[in-house]
Amino acid sequence: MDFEILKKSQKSRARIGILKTSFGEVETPTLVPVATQATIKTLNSEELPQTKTQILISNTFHLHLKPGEGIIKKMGGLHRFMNWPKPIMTDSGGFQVFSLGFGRDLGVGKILKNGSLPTGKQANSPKDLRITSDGVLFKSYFDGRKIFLGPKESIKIQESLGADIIFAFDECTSPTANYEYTKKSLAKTHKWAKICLETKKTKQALFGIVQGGKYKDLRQESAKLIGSLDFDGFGIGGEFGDNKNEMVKMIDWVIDELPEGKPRHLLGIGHPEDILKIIKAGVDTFDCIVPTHYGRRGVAFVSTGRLDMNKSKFLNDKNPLDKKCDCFVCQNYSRSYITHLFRAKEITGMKLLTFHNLYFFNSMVEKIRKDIKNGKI
RNA sequence: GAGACAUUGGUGUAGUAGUAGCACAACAGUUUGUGGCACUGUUAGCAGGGGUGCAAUCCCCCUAUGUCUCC
Repeated sequence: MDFEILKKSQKSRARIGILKTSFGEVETPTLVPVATQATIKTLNSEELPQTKTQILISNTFHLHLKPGEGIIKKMGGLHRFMNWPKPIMTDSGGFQVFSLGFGRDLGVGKILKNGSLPTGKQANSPKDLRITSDGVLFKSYFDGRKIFLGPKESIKIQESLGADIIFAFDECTSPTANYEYTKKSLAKTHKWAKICLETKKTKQALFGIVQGGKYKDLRQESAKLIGSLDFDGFGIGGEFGDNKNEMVKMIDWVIDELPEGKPRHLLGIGHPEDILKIIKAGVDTFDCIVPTHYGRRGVAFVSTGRLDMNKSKFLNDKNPLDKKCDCFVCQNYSRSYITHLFRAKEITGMKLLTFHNLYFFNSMVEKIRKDIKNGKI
């Protein structure tokens, strides 16, 4: 993998660039849609380029459980397995340490809502998995089998899967973690980062991940250390504080500590209102489940905000989802029809919204790239 | 014409002489490196009339409606 920066903004840390992989090039900044189980749910690989999607991120933990990396390797690797001849990332499984651990126990996401659980609320260890200094012992959610994932295991699995860009195995900490817990966790993430670098034998690009929670000194310590290692790029992960206003501040803490010439990926962030801010903060790529996950729940993202297509009022609405959108869904289908599909629980409704949402998000980022190029951002 | 049984939110159903529960639907929210087309909350009901009881959705009578059986 090679990364070329085409232009740096004079007005912010934003930049446009090209990620070059053996499966093609990616214009940055870009959204990386989430294909956890080697699919963007409801869409097939031929439809995806029509949403302007350039690159996907799939998941080590979930593909290890099913079908198993051995199967995927035998089938020729992820690209051939899912018939996606463009770049792919794989996440390391580090997020599942949080989402299947404290996140699940406490019912929290990685950004706390104002007035919800305070820091320090979590136990020392999650209920269903054990975090040790070598890795994490998971319990499989479909057959109860014990699954051990550490830095070596994650890298070996990711080598078998064969994505272009792979991530170091980390512990994504919870927004309920206190300073002491976060500091100890960070030491593990840093130790694992070095093991990941030593383990990898392929020429896949390996990205290190900055952690440190909501604590400035830990974030900066992490960015300095991870940034000094021989990674091909960097992820910024973990929790993003007690409300969204803190998120950009936390990106600011770390971004100047990372080598400027290498790509920066923001893990798991990307509501429409976040996108411009994170790109201005210097983020090149970011993955987010929002366009696809919300789409399957009936939420359409449009130029005027969000529409809940489950609402009966849309049954009488002949308009497209978004008059300003030129995706094939907006060219051909009414809000009325899409709402009918959702209320009738027809899977085509989920497909149409997934398609539109990805097109909408990708178009938004495309516009931002243009604005950076023209010096507007 | 006679008899039996039934009637509980919009729908389908529990249940009890003392605060009527559930599911679906409706409505309103939530969802940021995706275990779970999920989660949370709200609205809304004892067919009608009379009687017995401290108290009736429940027991009794009448009416209405429905299902079944008999003539």
